[in-house]
Amino acid sequence: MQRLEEKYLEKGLRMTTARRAILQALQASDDHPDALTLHVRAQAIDPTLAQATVYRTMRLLEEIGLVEKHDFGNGRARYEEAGKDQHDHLINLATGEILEFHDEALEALKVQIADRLGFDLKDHRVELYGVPKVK
Amino acid sequence: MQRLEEKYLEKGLRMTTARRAILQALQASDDHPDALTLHVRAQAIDPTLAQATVYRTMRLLEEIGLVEKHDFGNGRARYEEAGKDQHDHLINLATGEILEFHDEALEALKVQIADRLGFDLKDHRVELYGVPKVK
DNA sequence: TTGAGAATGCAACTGATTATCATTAGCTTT
DNA sequence: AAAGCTAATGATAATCAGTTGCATTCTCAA
Repeated sequence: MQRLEEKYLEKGLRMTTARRAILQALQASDDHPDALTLHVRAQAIDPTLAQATVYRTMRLLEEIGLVEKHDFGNGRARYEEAGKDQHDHLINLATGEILEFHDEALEALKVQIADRLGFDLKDHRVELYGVPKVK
Repeated sequence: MQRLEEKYLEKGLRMTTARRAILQALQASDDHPDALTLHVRAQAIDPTLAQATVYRTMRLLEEIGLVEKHDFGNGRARYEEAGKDQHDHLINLATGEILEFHDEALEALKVQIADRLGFDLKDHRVELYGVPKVK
């Protein structure tokens, strides 16, 4: 329930009204909101919250590893809580909706390919863009 | 040698000094230049070339399918000649260098995963970020 | 060679994100 | 609980990649 807020406190950082509102808004989101969307949602909790603070806080949260930042190519960065599970994304081109999926074979293949090229895999990005099958 | 320029002409579009310079600069590039880099390179051929024209032309070239636009997450779009071969990218985090690789199993897996989720794969992005193995 | 329409250069303008800075608010110490 | 130090905030200006408006220049077909 309060997982995110607890994790945040464990980092020993100052808890403020603004950050609590953002963390709560983020926790309540099951999609991949961008900074502006998050601003709107968090303002429902703290109406005085400024955009600049959202941007600053998201950067902080990313730095301390609490959130993951994605760029699905629409110009705006999108966020999601980090470490919930390991997954990649499939973007529905017809609706813009983002689906998460996990595939063991794919995970293994990524590591294997990087290794073959002489690299230790540090990060990766797999995004599939598709349209619903008509069948 | 003139492949790109020829392909461009086949599209029946107007050939101008600016576009010729950009196409030549692109052809001579074996990396993944961004618009600003391309501007510098093309200015060596046409010193009066403006940035706006590079942006406009890259958009055009992408639309007609002559170049592929990538976003490796540094804020600037990067370009490469399209259709040379099918490949994905591995970014060397230590140097920023971009390697290209091709893996049949990976290609097949992408299609398979999208299919399993009920989608026809239209596009995809696989980027591996790694550091050289010390071994 | 000429003229219509497309392309260009320049500069102003976006839209997302970051920096500045004066003010406010957490947290620690008394 | 009050005080003080410092980090965080809000408001706004600045930045950065990319786009657009517009007057001028250039392509290319007739």
